[in-house]
Formats: sequence, C-alpha cells, structure tokens
Amino acid sequence: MIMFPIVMSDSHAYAETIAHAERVCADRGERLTPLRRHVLELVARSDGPVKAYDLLDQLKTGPGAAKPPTVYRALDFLMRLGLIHRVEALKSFIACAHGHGHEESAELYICESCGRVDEQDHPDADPSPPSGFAVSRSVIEHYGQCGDCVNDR
Amino acid sequence: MIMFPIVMSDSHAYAETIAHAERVCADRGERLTPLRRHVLELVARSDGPVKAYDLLDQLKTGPGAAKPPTVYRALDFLMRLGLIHRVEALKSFIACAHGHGHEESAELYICESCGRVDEQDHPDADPSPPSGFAVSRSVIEHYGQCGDCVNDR
DNA sequence: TGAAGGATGTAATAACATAACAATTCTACA
DNA sequence: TGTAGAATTGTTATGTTATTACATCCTTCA
Ligand SMILES: [Zn+2]
Ligand SMILES: [Zn+2]
Ligand SMILES: [Zn+2]
Ligand SMILES: [Zn+2]
Repeated sequence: MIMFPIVMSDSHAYAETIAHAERVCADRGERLTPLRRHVLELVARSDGPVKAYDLLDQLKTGPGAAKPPTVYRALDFLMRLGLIHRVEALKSFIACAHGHGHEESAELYICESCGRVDEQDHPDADPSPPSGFAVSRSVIEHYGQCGDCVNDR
Repeated sequence: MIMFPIVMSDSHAYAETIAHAERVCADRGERLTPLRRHVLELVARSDGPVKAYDLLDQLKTGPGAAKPPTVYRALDFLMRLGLIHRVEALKSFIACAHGHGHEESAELYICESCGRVDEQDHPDADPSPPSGFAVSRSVIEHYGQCGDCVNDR
C-alpha cells in the first residue's frame, strides 16, 4: 500500500483537520458538537495562533452571543483530545498539525516576525531528566525567526 | 584547586541567589535596587513557583503598598538578567538555579504533586529544527511527578 | 417516560498584565 | 556644586485572560 502525504493549500487545510477530528471523536466516544466543531474550524482557519477572545468575537454575530465559558469549554475539550494546542508564551491556540494523541507533546517553532508556527513531533526521550522524574506532558516552544524571515532581512 | 558544590538548606539558599545577583548586576552595569532585590528575595525564598499577585500581596504591608506595575517591572528586570524564569504554563516565577545568562533557556521539571521545580541547563542543540529556523529562546517545561512523589504513591 | 449525565447558556467576578503619565532619584559632566 | 538627562518608581486606570456558580437544555437508556 502506497501512502501519499496529504498536502493542501493553507486556505483549505482545515477540511482535513475537521475530518480527523470526526475520526478521533468517534474512536473515543466523544461528541464533536456543532459548537466544538465551529471553534475548531475557527482555530484551524485562522492565520497563526489565535486568542480565546478573538474566537469569542467571531462567535458574537447574533443576539445570543457566545460568552467566555463557552469558548473556554470548547477549547478545553479540543485540547483534551489533542486536536489543538495552547501556545503558552503567546496565550494562544493553534490547530494540531499532526494526528498525535494528547499524551504526547508537540514541539513548536514560532516565528516572531511573521507569526508562523511549525509543529513537529517532539523527541520522546529526554536526554537528562532528574532521577526518578516521570514526565506526563511537556511544553516545548522555540521562538525565533523562520527560514523565510531570516532571508528577508 | 578543588571545587565543592554549594549545597545549602532550602531556607537559606536565597542568600547565594542574592550574592549572585549582585555580581551579575555589577558585571553588566545594572542596578539591583532595594525593590528589585526585595522581589528577588521573595521569589527565591518562596517554596516553589510564585505568582505575581502573591508577590504583590507580600509587598503590601504598609500604606505605600506596591501596585501591579511595580512588581511586573521588577520581574521583567530580573528575567532580563536571567535571575528568574517565568513558568509559562503556571503563570508563575522561580529563581534561576544556575548562573546561566538570559540568552540560554532553562529546562524545567515541574512536579504536579508537590510543586517542586528542578531546573537543568537545557541541551543546546535541537535535533530537528525546521529548515533555516533560527532559535533565539526556548520554553521547555516538563510536567509530571518527581521521584519522591512517584514513590509515595 | 423519566431519571442521569453531558453539554450549553448566563451573570458575575477573579486573576493576570499593561498603558500612560507624574514624581522622584541617580549619574554624568560642565 | 549645579543641573540636564536618564533611569527608576509611583499612581491611576484600564485591558486582557480565565473561572465559578448555577440554570437550562439535550441525549441516552433503563
Ligand atoms: Zn499536535
Ligand atoms: Zn517568519
Ligand atoms: Zn536558570
Ligand atoms: Zn513531587
């Protein structure tokens, strides 16, 4: 069986993200409700890391506007399933670029010039944890300049 | 020349931290003012990561109580000199356990049971950065259980 | 049908952080 | 020593991020 890497234009990459979310939820017996799907779409379609209150603004288009707990609950759910990641140092969120579960941790390269985030699966084995320390989750964020922005200077 | 590792009781470890801060400031032509020194002391003496508003409370003991910008400015200064680190996922601060400058990044092991933080100098070379990405600073935080807490279960 | 649990709505507030400007203190140099 | 400029701190106000608590609704399944 030949495997093709899936490469999509940025503007439609979110379609595969949603499809993947459907599969993950089905596998785990969780419900991807319209609200959760909507929030995931907004995160996935956004150009770079997005803030919770930006999502909130985008969900405020009717009289029954969304309030903070609504957004945060959806974000918590999506993080629990590993479908999005929180970029700690930016207080922002991105759609997961991989199919990894929430046990594993992402390794992010964040360009401080253009805002682009490149996600890699992080190396599982830590070279030197303190004696006996059992890691359950890691936050690994590298800040700097991406190749394009380095060249543009 | 024989070198002895400096090991102090927790309750007085902050003394060396302050002495080190004096040296760093002298070397770099910066001023460790009473306020900055006080904040550093509070961070260093605190049992585990401490939050900015906890520091604020501790500085509020007179009529001329400290306000948020006062604390945040001191914290920014101390971070700039690499004397403290911000633990992003905890929105908290710890005193640096090493003498490294602010260029380098710390690698933290944070016990979610007892709150203890173990700092290591992080491995400089990243195994697989995206092509051309120039890293200027990294946030590396491992969450889990320290050896003691693993055994206590 | 009618509990039970999960998901969402709503109001209020807590927790974290910064902007803008005034006052003070320090430092360098004439 | 006097004084201009820079750095530090004080003060008020506000902006931003996140949670608590409780009500309501929806889905499942006995
Ligand atoms: Zn991911
Ligand atoms: Zn870039
Ligand atoms: Zn350090
Ligand atoms: Zn522990």
